Amino acid sequence: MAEKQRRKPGETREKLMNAALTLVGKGRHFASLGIREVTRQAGVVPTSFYRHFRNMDDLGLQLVDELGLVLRRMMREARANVLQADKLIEESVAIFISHARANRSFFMFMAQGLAGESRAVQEGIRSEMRYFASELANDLRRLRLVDHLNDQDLDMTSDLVVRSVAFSLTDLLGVSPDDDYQIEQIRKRTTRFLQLIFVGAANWKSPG
Amino acid sequence: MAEKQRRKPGETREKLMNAALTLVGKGRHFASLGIREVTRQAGVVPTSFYRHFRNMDDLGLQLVDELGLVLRRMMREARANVLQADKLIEESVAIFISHARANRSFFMFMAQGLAGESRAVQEGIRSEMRYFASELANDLRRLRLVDHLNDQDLDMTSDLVVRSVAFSLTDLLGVSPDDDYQIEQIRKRTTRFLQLIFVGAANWKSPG
DNA sequence: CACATAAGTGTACAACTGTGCACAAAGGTC
DNA sequence: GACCTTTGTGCACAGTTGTACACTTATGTG
Repeated sequence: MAEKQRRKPGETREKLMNAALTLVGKGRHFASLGIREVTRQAGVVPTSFYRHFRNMDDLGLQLVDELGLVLRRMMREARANVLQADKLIEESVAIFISHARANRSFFMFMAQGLAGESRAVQEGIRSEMRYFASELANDLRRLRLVDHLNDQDLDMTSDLVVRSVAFSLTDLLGVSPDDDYQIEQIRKRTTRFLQLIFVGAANWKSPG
Repeated sequence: MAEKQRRKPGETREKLMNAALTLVGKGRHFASLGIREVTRQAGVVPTSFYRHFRNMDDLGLQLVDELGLVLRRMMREARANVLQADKLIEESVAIFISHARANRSFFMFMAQGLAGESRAVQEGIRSEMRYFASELANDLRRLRLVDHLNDQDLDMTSDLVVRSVAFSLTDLLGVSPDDDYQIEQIRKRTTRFLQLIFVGAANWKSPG
């Protein structure tokens, strides 16, 4: 069993990932972070970095994995809380916003990574979004809210929903986390976006 | 008239801006560019930089201004070519894609800037998008395609359209500029996104 | 044409960067 | 308890960075 022998460790590893995340949360762009900077923030000697990551891109990739966990937690909570279908959109957007607030740095990293420097990180985040969209499509299918849509159109709708929400991230991260008024505005707007999309889906007729 | 006394010059200035753009086009992230790197690419001595820009953020801001011009050119072309309303969406998306191709670096800079490091650049790009959306709303009003929408709902629709297209940028910039097949896929998908949104707008009833 | 101002160059330096290497302290396995 | 592997440290070094300063060259104005 020479597979996973990191039994206790991963302490510094975690410190480094948190350090990078912290710097991102402070407004720095991930692409501009250096190894020394991150290790300094983590309170570790620079060469320690190489014990866990090959370079900053590698660290970024591992952050994407953790981001996946955060997103999955969010999805689980949404599924648990959205009981009646009529408040589906409001509830989901509210949950999204609350998670984005609680994990601000993570979501900043996500927003940055979409147009980031590392192709691999970019692809990783995009893949997380695809997964998210496909799960959303499954839920919609299960709830039978959009029965008239074929699979392809349902996928398109889910994709558009996820994108719209993701774009709202940019708005959300642009305002102070304490600015309740602005956040409320963003929540309302995002909600209306999704409502508009669903009205479109409800009246959609597949071409042909 | 001591206003604009840069009569002939601005040569190096332009070289520097193009250099930054070129580097971004090569896959680098703007936030990770340094003064020396840019001047090197421009074939200019490092200290020359300060004759034109205070720092990299300043250069970024000036790039946003130029980006505005690019966007306005695109808008003009779209208005000139979209004669009959039935092909409005297809035509507009096609024009967008062709401009994104022709000015790849510029649009990369735009996509990066939305979640970039400089708050000012971020705000600048966002402002360009708002302007774009408001112009789109005007056009839609003029074409009387969505007469039943009040101003606020029309603004929302335009905003969502612009965002969806902007997000497609991320897709577009993620594939090779020569990959015609993938680009065609993105074109089709973006088109359907917009169609879905417009179906939503056509059936939208303002709440209340 | 003289001259002020702007644009561009060269040199210099202290600070910081990534990373290689040798060693020290843990931790688990026999 | 001997031993190996992983994790963390200290030191070193060459390369790069931003920027200050003093200089040369161009350029448009009186």
